[in-house]
Amino acid sequence: MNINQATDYGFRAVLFLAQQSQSEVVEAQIIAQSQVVPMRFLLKIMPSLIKAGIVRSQRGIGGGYALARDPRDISLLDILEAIEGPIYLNRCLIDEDLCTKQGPPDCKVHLALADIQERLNNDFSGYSIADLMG
Amino acid sequence: MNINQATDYGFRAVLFLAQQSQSEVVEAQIIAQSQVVPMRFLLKIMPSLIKAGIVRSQRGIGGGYALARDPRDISLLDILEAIEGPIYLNRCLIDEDLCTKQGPPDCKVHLALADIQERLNNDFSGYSIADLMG
DNA sequence: CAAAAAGTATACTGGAGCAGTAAACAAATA
DNA sequence: TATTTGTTTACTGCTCCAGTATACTTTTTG
Repeated sequence: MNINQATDYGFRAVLFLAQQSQSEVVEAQIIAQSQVVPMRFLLKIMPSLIKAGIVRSQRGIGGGYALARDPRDISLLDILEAIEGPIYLNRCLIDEDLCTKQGPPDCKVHLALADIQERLNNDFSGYSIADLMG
Repeated sequence: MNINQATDYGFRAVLFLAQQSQSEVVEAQIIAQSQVVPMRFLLKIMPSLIKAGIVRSQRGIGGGYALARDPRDISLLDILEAIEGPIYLNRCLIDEDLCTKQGPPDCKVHLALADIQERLNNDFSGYSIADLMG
């Protein structure tokens, strides 16, 4: 029951970009060194953030990464989902056929887990990158 | 980001025991068949629930399992922790030395994750087995 | 006391995901 | 055109997951 390391690195990388002067691209190496993230590993994570529209990139000399939108519009859930996909507390919440009780309303466990999962999603989406910049 | 299958089976097994007549032991095979849990797998899970004081067992002919305490005093968190250990959203919440920022108050990511983790724990402990019996 | 019926403990297995590394590739700039 | 940057794909060692197998202990019953 945890986030994976890539997601943690993603949080820190995006927060770091948010703290740079607006729309200035920062080299991967600068991000990696300042956040103590293995450079190669960071490079593998960034494309997921780009596809999600959270970060933009620039290639070639003087290239790097910058935020693609306002830090107030980037939640921790956005980053988490970009990197490790949506939260599913239990496989029966992905595919109801996997529920031995054929899902709600009979399966009370299913209902409880669905509720907890929704709260968890709300908790992650309740934090924006801007909230962490103070 | 999910509970493991053993924990899900644990939820269902304990709920099933709670629905039996009080303090009557039920064979593992009955539990396994009714909850569609592989018998051998269930047998491996049960000792964790016993060590946590949630379930008691009886060996020999006519043996089986029964609840060890009131369903109102068994939360989903109790079962989850018995089977897969405590929830740690991130490794930096286990050992602050693993936080690249040496933990709070400097590391805002750390603080946010600690808050979300606490809410998640509360959400799981907010459901008792009795709540699921209705 | 012996046999059978339960649960207990330990170890194994195939598969998947995690964390990180490596190498070839593509684009942008000087 | 050479260099610098990011992109893509594949690989590796490791751990955990889900489930299975085997040998063992306890308890009851005949």
